[in-house]
Amino acid sequence: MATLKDIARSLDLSITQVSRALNDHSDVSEETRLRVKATARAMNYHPNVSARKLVSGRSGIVGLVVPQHRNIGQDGIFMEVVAGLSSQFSGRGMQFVLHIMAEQEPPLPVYQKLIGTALLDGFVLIDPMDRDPRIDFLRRAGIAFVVHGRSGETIDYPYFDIENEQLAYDLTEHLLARGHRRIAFLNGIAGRSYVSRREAGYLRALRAAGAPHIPELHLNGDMDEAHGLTGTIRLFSGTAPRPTAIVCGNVRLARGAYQALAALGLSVPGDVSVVAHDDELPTLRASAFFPALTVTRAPLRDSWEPLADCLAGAIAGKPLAGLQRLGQYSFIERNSVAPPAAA
Amino acid sequence: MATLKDIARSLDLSITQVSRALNDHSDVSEETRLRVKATARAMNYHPNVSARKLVSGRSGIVGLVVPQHRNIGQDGIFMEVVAGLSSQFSGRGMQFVLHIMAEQEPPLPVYQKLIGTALLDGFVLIDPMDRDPRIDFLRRAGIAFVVHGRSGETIDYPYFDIENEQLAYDLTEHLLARGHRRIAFLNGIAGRSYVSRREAGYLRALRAAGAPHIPELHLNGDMDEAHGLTGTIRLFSGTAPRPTAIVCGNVRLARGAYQALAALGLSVPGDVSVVAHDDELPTLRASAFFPALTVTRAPLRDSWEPLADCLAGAIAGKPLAGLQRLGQYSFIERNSVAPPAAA
DNA sequence: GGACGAACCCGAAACGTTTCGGAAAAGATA
DNA sequence: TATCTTTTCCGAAACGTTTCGGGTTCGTCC
Repeated sequence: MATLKDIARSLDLSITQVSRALNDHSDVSEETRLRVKATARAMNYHPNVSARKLVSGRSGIVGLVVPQHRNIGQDGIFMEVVAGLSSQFSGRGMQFVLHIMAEQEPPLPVYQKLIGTALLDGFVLIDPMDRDPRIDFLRRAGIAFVVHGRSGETIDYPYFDIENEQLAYDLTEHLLARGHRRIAFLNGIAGRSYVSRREAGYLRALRAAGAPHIPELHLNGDMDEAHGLTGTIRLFSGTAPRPTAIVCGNVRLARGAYQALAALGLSVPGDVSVVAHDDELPTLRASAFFPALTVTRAPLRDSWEPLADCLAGAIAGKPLAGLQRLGQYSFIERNSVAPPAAA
Repeated sequence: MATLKDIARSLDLSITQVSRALNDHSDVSEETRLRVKATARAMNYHPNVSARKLVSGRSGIVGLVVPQHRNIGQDGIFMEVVAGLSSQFSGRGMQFVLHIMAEQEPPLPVYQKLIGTALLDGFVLIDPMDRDPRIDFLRRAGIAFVVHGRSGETIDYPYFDIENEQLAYDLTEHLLARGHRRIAFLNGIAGRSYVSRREAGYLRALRAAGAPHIPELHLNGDMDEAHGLTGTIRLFSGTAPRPTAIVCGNVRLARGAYQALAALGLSVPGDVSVVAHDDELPTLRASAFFPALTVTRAPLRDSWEPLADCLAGAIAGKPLAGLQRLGQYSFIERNSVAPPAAA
């Protein structure tokens, strides 16, 4: 391994000057800078990360901590996250460390330990809960982080998020505008921050239209096909009034709903209208539904670049203002919505 | 962050002695060792990885480099690898770094660069090709590594592998023993080391039984359901003599084969016998096939522990003999094999 | 009582980098 | 000529750890 010393010796310069040349400091002549960079490349020099971290506090390594979930990797979503973030950071010359916790391990000590070893520059936090304790913890620890989503009262940290409240409002409002009043919502697992935001948007739309809020029509659970199916069956087999439309938290839930409705002998959109939010996960396409699914669309894969940007910015000490970003979503109308059948 | 200096000061000891106490060196009294360890825990001390790496060359970080494959994460297999290795290394107090390369990026410079930054203690190599250049490269670089599989002439490196040659022999031989002569093999992508080993076992079994080798019956390709289906269709629609039995490289291929056979109006095992190797991937169970699938069984998930063991051993400088391990497989006879129908 | 060994301990150097404080040389200003 | 700037450079310290080569006690053995 070539070191600064080797370069310095071969150019008859001091180690200091070589370091400054490589890091584009001001007080090194243009000529020296070029000579240094040329020989560094020639000698195949790569700065020793440990040495750099020791003195400057920067290693260029960021981490993601996730629990070993039972269905981790069942759906391709986690892979999407890992591959997306990893390649984004690689592209910035940074390293991405994945740390998988044991199933029921409490997360805070894990972060504590990782911070203790002074290896990482920062963390990416995904799947924040309402008032997520990790956020307070990392803030207190004084280490950089970025959240995929928002959580808590005071949002004084870097994040990338989409307007979950608004998109749930839009989906619900779209149905209300066509005359639906009994609108079900197949939402995600309660406690997740984005799930609560979406619930809020759903309720706001109902309230604005003066439609009744029927608690039995709001279901929380895994966002997979199985729960879309069982949830829909439940919606139509209970004592509560049957919905005429369903808002689904993602396309997988919608797929389950379609199957359940088919099994129940109900047609889409003739008997029941269905809308969903579409993360554009690779395995399932909303446009390939029959009838094609009306959605709000915000590809998950568009998250990794801003997340990496924000974390890199936070580590570099940039001001917070530029590190809080919102992704756009679009409303795509297809063929899964019609006015409610005359009761 | 508490450092050695803090502990030393609070116990009125030298930094040296504290370091030796924590690392269980010989010349520190039992009493001191306990006192030191107690206060280290109390002060929430974690050794600074960078400092340690700088002087001792050990960071406790290992890496896995994978190309951003088009269907990465489609099947759960990659996630299985990442989660398995990550939790194994976490359990050993080590860190696991995942580095995803761009699709067509040449791998050697990536390893070069990672080695150059002197951060990692070693690598896990998966999916080795025949005569994989990465092995030579890492060997020459003098960095520790472990291979999931074996490749090349001289196997003088740590590995964990299963007897791919023998299991392909066993599967083929099982069919030959029941009278089959025209046996097809749906194998993986050519060039992969384990694919070549299995091909060798298949050919050895044919040769030993004096059965003809019909090149058209040996198919290479992706090991997924789609290729199982199209491959099987091809086997039965060409000009070559039709097989009476199929050996599948994994259960996914077998699933595709079952579907194709059903579509062709052929029954298993009445018209065609099917056997496969079963990695026990989480999504698909060989026992749930109808008829239940006869397999050689070697759960992929049993690989991560020995792989981590071997790499940790290699880093610790243990002798090679204990770092070359073979996994066992078992032969599980179910209902997918019968004698060939009288032609 | 001197030599020896065992048990326990410590100072200092080293790893490769960044950065602080200053210094030399050259040109500009007085 | 003396002083001040600007440009370009350098020595030395620091980060937190491991490890080398010692050192000091204390008891034991001749």
